[in-house]
Amino acid sequence: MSRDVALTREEREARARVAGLGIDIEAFAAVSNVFRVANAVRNYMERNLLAEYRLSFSGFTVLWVLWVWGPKESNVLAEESGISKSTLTGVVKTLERLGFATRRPHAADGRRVLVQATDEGIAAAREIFPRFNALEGEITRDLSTEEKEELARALRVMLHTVGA
Amino acid sequence: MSRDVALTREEREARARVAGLGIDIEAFAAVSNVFRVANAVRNYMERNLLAEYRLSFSGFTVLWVLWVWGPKESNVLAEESGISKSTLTGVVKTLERLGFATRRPHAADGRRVLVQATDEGIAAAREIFPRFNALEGEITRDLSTEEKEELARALRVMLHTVGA
DNA sequence: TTGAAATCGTTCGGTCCCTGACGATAGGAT
DNA sequence: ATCCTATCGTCAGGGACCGAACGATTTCAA
Repeated sequence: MSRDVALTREEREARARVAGLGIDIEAFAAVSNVFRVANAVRNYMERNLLAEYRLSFSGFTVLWVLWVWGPKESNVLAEESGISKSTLTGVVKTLERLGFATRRPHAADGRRVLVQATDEGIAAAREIFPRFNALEGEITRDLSTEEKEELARALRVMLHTVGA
Repeated sequence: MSRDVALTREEREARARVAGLGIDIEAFAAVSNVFRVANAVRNYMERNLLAEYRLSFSGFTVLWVLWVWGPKESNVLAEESGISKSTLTGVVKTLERLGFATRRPHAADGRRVLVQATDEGIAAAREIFPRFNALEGEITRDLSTEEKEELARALRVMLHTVGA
């Protein structure tokens, strides 16, 4: 079942160096490749799609959350976007500058702020997301449907283990 | 074979919202989970291990490269570490401040700089890496050896496709 | 009712990270 | 010998990113 895919040069060399140190090679390979792919794909998306809209990866993530779930308290928005509250403050500022989002005080609770996508923000998200997904398709084109599902499933297991 | 792992709440809700938009769900699930895991694990490592040495994730990556491959030109070091040349300048500065690395002019070429781990840097790397690997093992403990290999293989295929 | 504790979003200080521009050095061509 | 071009590492500028500290507001208990 397992098709033959060569280790990357980095992997081959790294393995040679840590041989005999009692290292868990399978865990090492799995985790380090997650980082490699995340990095590569993030850069790929920013360069080939997001730059066109002057959006960072995080900016797009936040906009996507806003589009899909509607207005959100900063609190929750940060959590859903996988960044800290303080980072979100900056990202939302950028989104405001781009005209993609606005801030609105909470009606009942003076401490809270509701962040909301503008019409332009919605339009941008609606335009970007299918293109983003098309690139996701390209990036995974050499994996079968079943392999993609297995990949997602394995990652979900790790997510569960690490408690995220 | 495929054990039952529930979709995350985010995944369930997101799918509901994009249903009927002609979205490639498998590619979406695979790629977005790569980001989720990378983020979660990065934070996990920084908090539970790297902070103890005042190292960022990138700082550790660079130190690891230096440990495994020996002195490197900035050029190559940046490439191997997955960051840009200019970012490397900053990271190496931090490493120098921590006493983990030094800069040395190239004997023959006045433009080049050789970056090298100090003895303390080597000692730190030697101490950190097995602990790092142990955490990698914990994070993937609910995956069988075969599943870890399949995961790494699928990621390698993506890496190849995206040309990294 | 009023004071203490919890919670909210922001700010601050520091690092990371990128692109683009730069000065310095190297190497090839005439 | 001297340009022209390529390549090197660094800096500047701007955004992303975090934890900690902060003021404002709310909530709860006495």
